[in-house]
Amino acid sequence: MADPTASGESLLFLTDEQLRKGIEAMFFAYRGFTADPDRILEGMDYGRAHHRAIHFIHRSPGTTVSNLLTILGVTKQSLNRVLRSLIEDGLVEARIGRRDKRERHLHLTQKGEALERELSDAQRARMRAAYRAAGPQAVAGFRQVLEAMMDPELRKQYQGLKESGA
Amino acid sequence: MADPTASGESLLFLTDEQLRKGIEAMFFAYRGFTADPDRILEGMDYGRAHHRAIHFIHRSPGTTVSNLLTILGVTKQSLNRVLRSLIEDGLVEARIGRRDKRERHLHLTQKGEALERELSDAQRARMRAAYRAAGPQAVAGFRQVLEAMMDPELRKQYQGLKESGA
DNA sequence: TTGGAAAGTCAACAACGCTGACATACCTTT
DNA sequence: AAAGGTATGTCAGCGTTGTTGACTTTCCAA
Repeated sequence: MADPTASGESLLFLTDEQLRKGIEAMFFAYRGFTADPDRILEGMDYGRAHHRAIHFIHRSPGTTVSNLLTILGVTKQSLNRVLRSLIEDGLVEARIGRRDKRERHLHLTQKGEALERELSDAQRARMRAAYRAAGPQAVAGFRQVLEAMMDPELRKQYQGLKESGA
Repeated sequence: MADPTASGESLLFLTDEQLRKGIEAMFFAYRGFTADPDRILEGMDYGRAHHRAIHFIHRSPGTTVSNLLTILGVTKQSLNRVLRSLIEDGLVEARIGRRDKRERHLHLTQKGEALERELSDAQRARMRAAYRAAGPQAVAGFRQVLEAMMDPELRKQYQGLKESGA
């Protein structure tokens, strides 16, 4: 396993022990990452699935159900249940497509935008604190590793979103 | 909180847009992070909860159910269901405590160790590839940001595990 | 006009959270 | 030693959100 030609430094990161620590860091950090929105949503009839739908509808207003399915990676039956409750409660509006009337273009209502803001404010606050504590260089590394960890198709989704936002 | 002495660079990272990208990076990366073990476990009667139990029992052999509860952050009833199936299937052995007969000390059997290895090999392979692609400096930043993102109590758990492994 | 894509419904099921009720073991107090 | 409270773990049942399968309706395009 030891490669005498490589700089010791770079190989040190690839011990099973280092990798295990990275795995556990992902596990614990993701718990923190979702903790604040989870707290806000508990008590409402909503959960993480609703949060995700709200996030990506806010992110790409007018997106179709199909688009959302691709991004979220769930079945339409599962997403449909979530969307139905959001629409019934007046957080999301589904507009029938002009060109293609089969499509439903999804938008947040004012009420939906309000909840989105509450959720993302909480999540951004934690992210901001973590970024500040770690510093700019750490943030760049954080993003690099996360991107490398994605499945190639998911990475395209992510990068597509990244650009469409600019 | 604005610190006029900080370099402009560090503040640039704190735009809502940057934070949103970080949030979505966590979302997509976590999907990748769990994808390989999920694939291995589908078809067995097991899921992510079983994976987590197996991971931490392997990590700390002889740990009690209570310890595991604290680390995993679920109810004992939920964990119990998972442990019961693992014990029935001969992957985990629960030994009654000597001093305190209420306690169950958990160990992986050979069969359990085999599955643990299969799962963690897959997860480590992805982690290793991501680490290699991003480089040592990025990895350090990755770990710093993740650690800063944890809840304080979870961070203690994480750090405790880190040390006990050394 | 026929074929297929998009959207949605209904039904059933699995994984994994949760609460409540309970049994057993231990410890402290009397 | 007996009594009561705390800690540990088990069993039963429920809710959310994921899954598959079968089906209908609507519409565009060949």
